Amino acid sequence: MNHWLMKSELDVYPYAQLVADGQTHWDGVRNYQARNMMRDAMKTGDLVLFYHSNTKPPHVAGVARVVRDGYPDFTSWDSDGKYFDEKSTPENPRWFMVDIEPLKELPMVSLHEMKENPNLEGMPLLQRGQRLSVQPVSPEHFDEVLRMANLERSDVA
DNA sequence: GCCAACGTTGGC
DNA sequence: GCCAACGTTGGC
Repeated sequence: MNHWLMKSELDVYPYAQLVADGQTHWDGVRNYQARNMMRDAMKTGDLVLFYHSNTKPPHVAGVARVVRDGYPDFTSWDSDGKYFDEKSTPENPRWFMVDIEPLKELPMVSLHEMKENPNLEGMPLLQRGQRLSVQPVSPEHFDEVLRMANLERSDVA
């Protein structure tokens, strides 16, 4: 099983909205590295740290689970939608997404706290200049973030 | 294939 | 609002 971190702007799609929706497709990602991870590496059952960006403080807000492997992001075909890409077609899709469901809301784990924690050294989120909206997380770092929320793996999955 | 211009991300 | 980082675009 792999572990991931997905960013969402708090005022665009907060964790509470995922809870309200029950599950969602992670559409609109238009970055090739993030696409490749969703298309090739993210699998049903993988665990996801759900991160709120563009808020004070930025923080991990919950744990989610992948419930559908990567498949074409159909919003890229909608010429009226904001995610339209004329170079993406059903025959030759350019963009991919996964479906996720909420598992457990966490007490806020702030970016600042994470930067202060030596056990998270090397985590991609904490690297200078990183801006990928989908990132891999090692199992050790995943567990450490849970620990910072006073939880352990058996509490979430 | 290079690289300057430009746009976006996202913390601060 | 600023700006560093970095991805994309397009002329050459």
